[in-house]
Amino acid sequence: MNVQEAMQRLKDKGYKYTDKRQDMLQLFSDESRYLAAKDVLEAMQKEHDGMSFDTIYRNLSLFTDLGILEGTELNGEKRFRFSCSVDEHHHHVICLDCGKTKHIHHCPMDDEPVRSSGFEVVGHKFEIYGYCEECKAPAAQ
Amino acid sequence: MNVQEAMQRLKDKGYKYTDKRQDMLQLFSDESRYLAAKDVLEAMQKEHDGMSFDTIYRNLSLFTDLGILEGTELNGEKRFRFSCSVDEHHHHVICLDCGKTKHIHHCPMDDEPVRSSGFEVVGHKFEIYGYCEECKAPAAQ
DNA sequence: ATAACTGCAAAAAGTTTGCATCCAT
DNA sequence: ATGGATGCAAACTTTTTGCAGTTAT
Repeated sequence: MNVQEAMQRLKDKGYKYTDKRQDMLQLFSDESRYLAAKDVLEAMQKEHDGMSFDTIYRNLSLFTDLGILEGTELNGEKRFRFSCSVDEHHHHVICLDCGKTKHIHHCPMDDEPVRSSGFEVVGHKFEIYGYCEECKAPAAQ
Repeated sequence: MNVQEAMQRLKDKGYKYTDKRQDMLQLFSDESRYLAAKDVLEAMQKEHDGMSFDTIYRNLSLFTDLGILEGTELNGEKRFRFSCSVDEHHHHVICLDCGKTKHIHHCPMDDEPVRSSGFEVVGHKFEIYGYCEECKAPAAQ
């Protein structure tokens, strides 16, 4: 997923392509990591003066519905990143400090114990939390 | 983990063993599934009249700190169940309807891609969401 | 022109906290 | 008696929503 594709998807669905949406998409493109709503607001307010949480949340929600962003939840707050799950099934190692991710190309979902659990599986989360090499030393939790 | 063990752990640490705590522990023992704070409050108010969220939250937090309960987060709300991770490392299939769980005895954490990610790993979440056999038919999302 | 977008203000849901009182030890 | 436990009320955080005005198509 990139800004071009995202823009096209918005247009195709009849949604408008505003400056703020473009800048939000560009932000997620530049920062390929999980951002919280407040991170997005902070970054956006540098360019757009009256920028409010409402718009951030509404667009995060729209983008997620359209498959442009993918979300997760950490410590009670939702975080989003440019969608990359579409390309190939994988999971993330996520830095608890900056939200940076690395991919894990292994899916434990195919295993026998899962299939035989009797549950109708609708989703799953395989996420590993830690500190990336940059955040390891200084922050260390 | 069971009510006896939990009680002992409280005493060892100098915490008091109150009726409400006993009943909370008993609830988690009876219902071996993930409960939200509001589930606990609802159940507790049948026995204890003025029972408030404050006490529920304070005790959920204390029990978790002491390793009596383990928590997860689903749709923006925290859920807890009697701790079972201590016995042996495993993960859960969780029913999105009732919170019932089944264990998955497979840990994808040992895999090479994880070890070589360069992250200092401090935790992970491998959870599978779905509907258990009882909740499958009636609710179906 | 019109349907979507936005900011404002208010509300909502879940959780936490200060304080005075109460109770287990 | 003493320090932990509790209820009350209020605050807090994150997210959502109604409304009226604005903007992209």
